[in-house]
Amino acid sequence: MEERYRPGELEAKWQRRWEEQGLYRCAVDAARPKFYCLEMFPYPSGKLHMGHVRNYSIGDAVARYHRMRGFNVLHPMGWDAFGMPAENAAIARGVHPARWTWDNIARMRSQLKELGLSYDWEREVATCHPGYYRWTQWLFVLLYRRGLAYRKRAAVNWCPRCATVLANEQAEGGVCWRCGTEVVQKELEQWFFRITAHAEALREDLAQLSGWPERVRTMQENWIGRSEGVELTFRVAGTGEELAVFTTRPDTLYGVTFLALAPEHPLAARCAAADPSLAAFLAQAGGEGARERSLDKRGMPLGMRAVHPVTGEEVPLWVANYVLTGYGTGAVMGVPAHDQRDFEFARRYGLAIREVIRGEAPLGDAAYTGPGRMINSGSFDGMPSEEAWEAIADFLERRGLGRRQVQYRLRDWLVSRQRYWGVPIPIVYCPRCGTVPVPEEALPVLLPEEVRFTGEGPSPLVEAAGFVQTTCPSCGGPARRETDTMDTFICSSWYYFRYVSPRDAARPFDRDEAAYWLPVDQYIGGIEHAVLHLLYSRFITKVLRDEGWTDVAEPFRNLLTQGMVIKDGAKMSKSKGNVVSPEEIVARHGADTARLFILFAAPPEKDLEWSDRAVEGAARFLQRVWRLVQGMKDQPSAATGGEELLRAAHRTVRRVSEDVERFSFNTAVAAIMELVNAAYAYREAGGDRAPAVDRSLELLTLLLAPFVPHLAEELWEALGHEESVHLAAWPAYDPDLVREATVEVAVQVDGKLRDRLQLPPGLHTQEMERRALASEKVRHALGGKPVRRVVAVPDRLVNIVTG
RNA sequence: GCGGGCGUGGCGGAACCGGUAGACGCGUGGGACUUAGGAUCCCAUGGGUAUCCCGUGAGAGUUCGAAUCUCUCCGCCCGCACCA
Repeated sequence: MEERYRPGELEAKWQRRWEEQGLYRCAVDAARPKFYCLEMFPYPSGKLHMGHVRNYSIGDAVARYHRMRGFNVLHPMGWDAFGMPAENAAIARGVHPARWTWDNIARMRSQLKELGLSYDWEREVATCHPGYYRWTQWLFVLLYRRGLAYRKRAAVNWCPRCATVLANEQAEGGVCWRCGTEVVQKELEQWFFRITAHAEALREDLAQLSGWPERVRTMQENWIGRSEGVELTFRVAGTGEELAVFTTRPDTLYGVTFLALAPEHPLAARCAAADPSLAAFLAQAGGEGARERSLDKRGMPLGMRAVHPVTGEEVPLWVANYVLTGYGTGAVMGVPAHDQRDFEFARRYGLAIREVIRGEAPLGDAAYTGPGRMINSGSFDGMPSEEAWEAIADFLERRGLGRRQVQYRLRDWLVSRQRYWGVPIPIVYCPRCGTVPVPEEALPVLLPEEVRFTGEGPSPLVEAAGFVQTTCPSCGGPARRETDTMDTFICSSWYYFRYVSPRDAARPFDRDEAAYWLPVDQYIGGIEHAVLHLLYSRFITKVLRDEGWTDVAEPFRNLLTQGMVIKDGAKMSKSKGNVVSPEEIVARHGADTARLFILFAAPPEKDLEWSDRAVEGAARFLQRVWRLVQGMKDQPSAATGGEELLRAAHRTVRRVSEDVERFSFNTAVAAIMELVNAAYAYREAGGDRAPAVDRSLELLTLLLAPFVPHLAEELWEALGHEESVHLAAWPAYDPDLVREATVEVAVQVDGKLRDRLQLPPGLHTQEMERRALASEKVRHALGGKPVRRVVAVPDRLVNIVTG
């Protein structure tokens, strides 16, 4: 017998063998059901953290379980390898981003391999590899040809710290998603993806995603932000110029006392030409970040008036910092009585407030936004406001003054970045032909390696003359390359397709392979991508579907969002100094212990509190399992005995199977611990080795396989098996063996527990009642009181209710 | 402010459909083995004025029966926050 469980040697041994045997390689097999198990690929920062370990331990348990269940499992891993940290390292330390990134990948790959995760490493992809980004460029050109990639000048989010623009999703709450710096608005010409073209489908298809957490679906729904309203036209008094506004409250039309324009509105700019103080206001308000703007509502009159389309009344035109450009028409009706923002603005500047919907009480010290009865609204007076909504919309449409419209909060995806370490946008500007996409056969547009990193001025690509100067793919004349690179979220928006045929040099991915493997059956990652990566991926999938590359409308059928790893009440982070390094834990206790602890300590979707003590407990448990199996396997075997233990093992098979199906790994592990305790109790009571005991130990080992793959493999071998435990079938339980000989039935008197009876299962309720009433303790508790009623739940309890 | 989630022993957490609250682990106490042990094994471990009573943030309600359902309140966490 092997003396002691030594995870270090044992884990290295099995990792080597698995790799030699190609145990986790997979290929299309139409005869077997497939299971695509995917965890969000990491950014190669160079160091694995506990969040990764958690993410990948969960994914590996899911993958291994399904493999044993007979599924053909695709379980790949790769690198989201473009992005700013590499470039910052180049600036700070003079290391080339490519070198830095590839070194980090090498380091993290070996850290991942030490965890013994069942990846098909032959499918590894890195988004910074030309063999990958060539197809990211192809994707860009595809979108361009479909009219979904376009360039426009617009007010965009600019992060001064990162020195680049950001998409809306990446500037939530007015701060940069990466560094937390407050973003400012800048007017720049940039590339966009027309994600809004799919706004309705992205919203509607959320309903199909029953395998996603409600929370994530709600976040996406809010982000897309569909609203129904009316776009109507006012005319500027005197000039007759048209001014469109969008409102979701046509029922408040008669309450308009002013119109408010965004600072970026063209009409405001024109007025400013003759008004320096207005110009100053616009310049200031326009540059404000979202956070500053939210501080208070400010504005200026434009000195013009607009004509109310229905009443003919003239109302003043204002510019207001709370009106957003880029949503609706950038101009709104000011209805102070029924919109809180307009109310505050009107109060501040002394504008009229006209009540047109009467709720329970007359207008008080705030806007009334609820329903009510129409007043001060001409022929609509007296109508319920919900009815008036439709009536006024109809009226405006009939008179040609407005049209019903659906608006989305979602904006187009700003995809260009003024950075070096990213995918070059495959576009050439030709003085004769204009904007020309690089043809597919000329891809990839390689990212030049010989560039200078100063950390100042524009992106190094701008100064790379050999890169910028090119010839036009269309006319052959001299032309200039686009020097912006792509948002790295484009790289990660299609990687799950690339895994199906990662080395295909002729196409982004093989359609047949994709038809077999997609969609991803289980996707696992952090909640932080609820509206970023997960929304972009859904969009790109729809584009590929429209282009005929796939039939799936949604890439991720089921989504599990795992919680954070916490220590001392805070997320593990360098700045907090509460980081526990996975490398250290693996070196001290082994990967199996680390994985077991992580799965056992908390349900996957909840935050996990790190505890060194509990890690030791996990290590102790594995030692205990080791001693149990190693200590029994060579004993002489009796002919019979251990039948109760085998029954317990079958019950454990049932529990673990059910728990794993619902991702309740912590209770699955607890059930296995109980089985081990039962085995110890059996041995303590003098039980010998016997066929039933051997089978129990086998079942135990099979149940452990998804969680602690190395130890399970070693024990499986010790139990005399030649083929890997990971190729074994997940055990089925025998229904006869899991049936209990007796069940414990609780007996209550007036809802209070008074006795517990051991009864044969399946007893009739009358018989249960009879036996409950016969109980000494029950009679004592009743104390002669009359029984009014008896409630009996088969195999569970009897409740005796007294008068 | 709006939307969502969560409050269970000293700690992490169980209790899946309204049916025996506290599985499993950590910690703690005790015992065994031992030259010794921080190794290992076993036992105990919600609280109390203990044949009984109280206990799932607080209070009410529904029910034979509530951690679980409903309402009010308190606390914590997350998301959104001028989208007209």
